[in-house]
Amino acid sequence: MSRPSFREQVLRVREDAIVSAVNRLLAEKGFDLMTVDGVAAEVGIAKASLYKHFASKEELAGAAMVRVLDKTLAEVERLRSDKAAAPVEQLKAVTRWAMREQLAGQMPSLPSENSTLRAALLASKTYVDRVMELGDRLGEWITMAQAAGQIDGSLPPELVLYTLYARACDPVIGVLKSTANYSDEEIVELVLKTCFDGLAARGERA
Amino acid sequence: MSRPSFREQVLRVREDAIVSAVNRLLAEKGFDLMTVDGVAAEVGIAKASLYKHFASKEELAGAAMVRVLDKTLAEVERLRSDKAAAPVEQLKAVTRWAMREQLAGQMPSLPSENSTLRAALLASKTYVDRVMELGDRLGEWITMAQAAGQIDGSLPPELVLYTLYARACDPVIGVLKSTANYSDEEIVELVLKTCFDGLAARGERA
DNA sequence: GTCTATAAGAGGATAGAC
DNA sequence: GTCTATCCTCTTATAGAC
Repeated sequence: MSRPSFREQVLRVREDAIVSAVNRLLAEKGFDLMTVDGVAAEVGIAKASLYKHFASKEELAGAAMVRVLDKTLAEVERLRSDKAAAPVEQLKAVTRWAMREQLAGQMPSLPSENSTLRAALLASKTYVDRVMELGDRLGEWITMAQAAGQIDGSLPPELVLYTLYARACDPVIGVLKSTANYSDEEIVELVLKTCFDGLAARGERA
Repeated sequence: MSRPSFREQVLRVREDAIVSAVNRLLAEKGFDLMTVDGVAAEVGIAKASLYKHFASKEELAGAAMVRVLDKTLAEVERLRSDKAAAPVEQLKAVTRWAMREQLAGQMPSLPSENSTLRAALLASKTYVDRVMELGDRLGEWITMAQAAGQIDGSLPPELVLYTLYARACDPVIGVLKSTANYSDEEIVELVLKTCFDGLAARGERA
């Protein structure tokens, strides 16, 4: 309850710099190709010093994921303050946000296959808590949007949730960017449109 | 033009076994986590023998990709024989096929970030040729489907193409499977529905 | 807590006998 | 072309001085 000491503040700043580097490298190369040496080099400290802050590469990734989840939850909270917005618009807004983060090279995407990483993440209470909370928040919007007839009510809510999550690491975004035919905002709107409206033409009938 | 000798046939069979193992491991772990030792072990030969057939790990992956593209092109050709089917149904059919392959652990998905792999693939004429041919075949159906008002004509055809490609490595499929709430066929139809019809409810008006 | 130096091991690729 | 044995680099992680 006492305010943090100077040393603690320095520690915080240092660790924040580390997590930022991890976040960027995770977004750029992914977990497997990211090296601890690379992180140390980007932060500008020795690798051994890194291990004084985080016990393993998996913990580094976990810290970056927690921070990204916190940022996402903050964005969700910000959107929730707009009571007038329809639930489906809230869902679109947070999806836009996630896709912009990916385009900015700020969205780490972890492989779901790597078992050691997965085990480490699931062992982290802070990580699991945030995943659950985000799922709850988005789940509320999804349920409301389905009740209001804005989201297809025949779809399992979990399918809707996972489909939205997947937009944050959609490879289509990177491919479209590499063609250099579209601005970032155009990419966001194109992918968002295919996600919510589908590829099929929307005709006159149901 | 003479028919292959016995030795050549043996070689073919051996290389086919290698590519099968690569294909499976690539689908299971991805390129980065797949090891050449693992491939050798699965085939049941020494690692050095592998290198008599393929010069590098990248070439192994390339061979697997070429084979998968060939299988896809064969499936496309099979579908083309049904002249009565609407183009959009052809696109759905080939997408279903790709998703089933993923569910069966037969769809290798390569990271787009890895530059050495990318360079090796683009240097392979057989690979590039097949990618181009598949793009042409699917592009025809996309254009026809848009002209017929079955696919949203406001979407750039390349966006439609990439969106369909992405279904072959859609992480949503794996997540849904891990929940064990749905059969493989249910997963295929759910993801196909979100892809073509979108998350939003399809109401009465355009 | 930061550093230099190094252990320990995985993994891609090759040498050389057969 | 297949094998065993080995090389060599990269990478995770730690030891130990300051």
